[in-house]
Amino acid sequence: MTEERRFPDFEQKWQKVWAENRKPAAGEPGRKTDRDFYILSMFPYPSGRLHFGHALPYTLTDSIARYKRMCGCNVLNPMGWDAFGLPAENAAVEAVRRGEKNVHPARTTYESIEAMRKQMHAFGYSFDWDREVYTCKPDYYRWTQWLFLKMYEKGIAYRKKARVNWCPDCKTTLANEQVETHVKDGEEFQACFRCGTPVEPREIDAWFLAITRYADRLLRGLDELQSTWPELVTSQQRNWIGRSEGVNIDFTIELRAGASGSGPLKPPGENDPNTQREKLTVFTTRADTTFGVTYVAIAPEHPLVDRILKLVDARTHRRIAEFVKETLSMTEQDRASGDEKEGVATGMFAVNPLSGEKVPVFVANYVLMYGTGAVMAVPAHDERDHEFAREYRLPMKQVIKPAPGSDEKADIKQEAYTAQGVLVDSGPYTGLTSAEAIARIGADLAARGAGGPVVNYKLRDWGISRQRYWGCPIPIIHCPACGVVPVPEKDLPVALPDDVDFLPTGRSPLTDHPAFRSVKCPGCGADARRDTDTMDTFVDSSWYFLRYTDARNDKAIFDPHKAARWSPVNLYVGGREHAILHLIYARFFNMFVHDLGLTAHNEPFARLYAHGLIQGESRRVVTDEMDRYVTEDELKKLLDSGKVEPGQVVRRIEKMSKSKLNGADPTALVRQFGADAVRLTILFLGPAEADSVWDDDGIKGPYNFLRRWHDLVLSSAPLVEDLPPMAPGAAINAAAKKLRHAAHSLIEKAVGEFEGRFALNTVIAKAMELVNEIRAFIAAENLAGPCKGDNDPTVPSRRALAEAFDILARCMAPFAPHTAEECFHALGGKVSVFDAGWPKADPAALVLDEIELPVQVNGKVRGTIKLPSSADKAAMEKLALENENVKRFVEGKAIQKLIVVPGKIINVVAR
RNA sequence: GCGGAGGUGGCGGAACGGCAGACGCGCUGGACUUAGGAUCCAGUGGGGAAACCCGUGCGGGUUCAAAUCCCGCCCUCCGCACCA
Repeated sequence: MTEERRFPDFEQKWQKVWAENRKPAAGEPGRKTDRDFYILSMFPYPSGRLHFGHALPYTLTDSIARYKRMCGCNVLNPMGWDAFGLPAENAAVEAVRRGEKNVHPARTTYESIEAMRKQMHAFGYSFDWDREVYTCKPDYYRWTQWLFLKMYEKGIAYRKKARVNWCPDCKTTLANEQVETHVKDGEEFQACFRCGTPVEPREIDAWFLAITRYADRLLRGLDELQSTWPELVTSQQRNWIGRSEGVNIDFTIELRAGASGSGPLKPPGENDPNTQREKLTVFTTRADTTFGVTYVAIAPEHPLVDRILKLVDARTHRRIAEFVKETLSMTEQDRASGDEKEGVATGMFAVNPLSGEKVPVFVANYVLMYGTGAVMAVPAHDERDHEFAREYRLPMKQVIKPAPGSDEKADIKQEAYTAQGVLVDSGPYTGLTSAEAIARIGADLAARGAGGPVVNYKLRDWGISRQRYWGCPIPIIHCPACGVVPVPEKDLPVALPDDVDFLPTGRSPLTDHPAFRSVKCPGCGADARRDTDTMDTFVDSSWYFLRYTDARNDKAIFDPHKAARWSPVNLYVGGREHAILHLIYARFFNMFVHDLGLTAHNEPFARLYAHGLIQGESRRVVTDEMDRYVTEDELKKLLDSGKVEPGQVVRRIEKMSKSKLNGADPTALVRQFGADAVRLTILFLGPAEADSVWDDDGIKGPYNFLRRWHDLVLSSAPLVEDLPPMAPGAAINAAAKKLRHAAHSLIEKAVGEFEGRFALNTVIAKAMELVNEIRAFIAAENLAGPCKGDNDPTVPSRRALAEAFDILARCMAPFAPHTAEECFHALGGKVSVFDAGWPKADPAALVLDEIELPVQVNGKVRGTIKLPSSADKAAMEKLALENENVKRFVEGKAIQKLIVVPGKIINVVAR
């Protein structure tokens, strides 16, 4: 779309005026009221370029924030930068490798921030820049470190050697949440969420945050959010936390020297002098199947494996050791996605505490270090055990049969019967239902001290150590004498040094910075070393919403009274990709801060709005010579030249990305069409929670609308200048009433959406209708030239027109702030449209004098009738039955029923 | 397999028990123009000359009335997935 006119040319003018007159949110300490509104969009990583992934949420929140301010609310709508992180470091690494000088992640980061802030200004976003935070600045990360120390104090932050996911490309570890399942050539593998490289397991000393201690609270908190957070997010979090209720059962394992896993599995005789008895606890959700146990399987990581290895014969030792080594060379997730269930018999036996039976113990790859890392295997009633038992020809024993009256069949030779039912062959529990048996067995075991009911979670503790440079240093000192020593609070922040060789080696870059690394132990004064890992950047972003409430505080993380003024965030807007990661971490941090007594709320975000993705159409050309993505222009050339047939082009809707050449640049569009047109287009695309596809032509509608509105204002301004008051008793005509109706319904519609589900596309549509109405009205009323004084008969119409323009400008101000301001002033506005306040709908204007009603005969519309909106039922019925077409369809039939829904419809039921 | 979202004109989408397709794009015709890829006006779900008929993934049901509610399927997208 080309455009010769320079429209609009007033956006920068208003941006300047607003910048000078901006009133910041009043964040003084005090109690939060209904008029205080904290709206927040997830802060961006400073990539240097504002894309649609930013423009959509920021446009949405800016519109809502502007609306709320016009309603008289005290609105907090801050912006900041999630500024630590690998992309900047990786870019710097690349630049160094290219031979560039003066390269530093800090530099790229700050340059990116400058560029993006400029782009945000061009959009007219009204953020509270005086509260801007950068997670990479010491005045911010000082408090990230402070939180870490508090967590250390409370035992939430702890250090352990653990098998972690390692990304060989990023050369750092990843949290469980940061590992994704990818598929390539039909093979599933676990990959880094950032770069897609397959991850490897690594044994490493690392810091963990005990988020699992909050598992139950995180889960229960979701109930509170049920109606204000998308189901999509709460259900994913529930799933991720993965609470399961079950029973721990203590088997007794008989550890026997010289045991062999080869040959037939025969339990040792009684009173074997070489036997040590030990507890082997298994976790099960199906305690009702305990009499069906035919073997016990333990995870390769299980602590007993080492004990067993020391006892078994040489051959068994070799087999187990090899098997464990091989299994552990895979990540846990890769092991899970492998289709073969494998295991090795240990030659040891375990005693079932309920049945007294002795069953063999296996090490098996399908058993995870979850629960107790050991399971009782019931092939008859568990698919996995069934598969394993079939593979290794282990016995199966049915102990559950379908409940009486159920038409299910249980053929355990074919497949496991996993449904609940009634117990058989289960000693004293025979005849009980599964549910009864689970409860009874749990209670009995607890009474005997051999286990009992427990709750397990899938959620794991959060590993936060990262072996990279551009992150928040961990405020810990390792002293040869004192061990792990926290940095004293007064020494915070532990500053990240600038002069670091950050080329990745697999070792933390800070390790090779002697001045940083060497330190005296704060406890004993001995030579010690700092922890040289940095924190996962998700730590930085887990509490920034609290810092905004008191962003310039250099004495404390924030003033609890100021936080109380704003917390919780009324509306948090962000992408669905954060459904688990950021949103569970942030909830966890908020709960922790709450426990420190610093905030009143358990949950940080009262309402969550998950916006969709703006995608682009990609064009991929696949021929014998090439297989790659092309731009639209390039494609056109290829097609015109005949080098490519239309059949060789694959068009797909995909997430916008550089490599797919399907991204549109919102800032370029702002330059071409103006910020308001782009803002409107983004919101007009559809409801913001849905994914949508960007099409450059889509800007035409909103752009034309803005231009037509503005043109109309300029050409009509004389019509509504200096209007005298309405003469007493003067009435407005039907057309003017219709216009008022359109204008006041726009107010109603906008309020409904801003206070409801944010389907702002329908508000914009309504505004477009109003512009169309205004145009039609001016034409129909023959209004021309200025008003001719008090006795001009067109005064009522002119007043209605002026009112419509006024309402239009004020209702559109949140969406298209520049155009609204310009139009408002062109029509004589003396203050900013944003100070004019939100218009109030006149209930009288919302009622039409005359309405049209459809009349149905047997559910099909056969005519419409016009009648005064005040008409009573009897009048409606009369008119309906007098309608010629209705008569035609009723003729010869008896009217059985007459349904009259006032204001909606009339249905004549005739047979 | 489990969980979530969705399926409406040529397209984006409205309507969440009451005239299906608001609004916009595109398209068709017209006006103005040296010109139109600008602007304005009119039309635009399909079929039919019309009266009308048919239409919201498919099949049932409830109702005077169903895109909307209920039951049973199909398809698409997203997330999780050996968690015992």
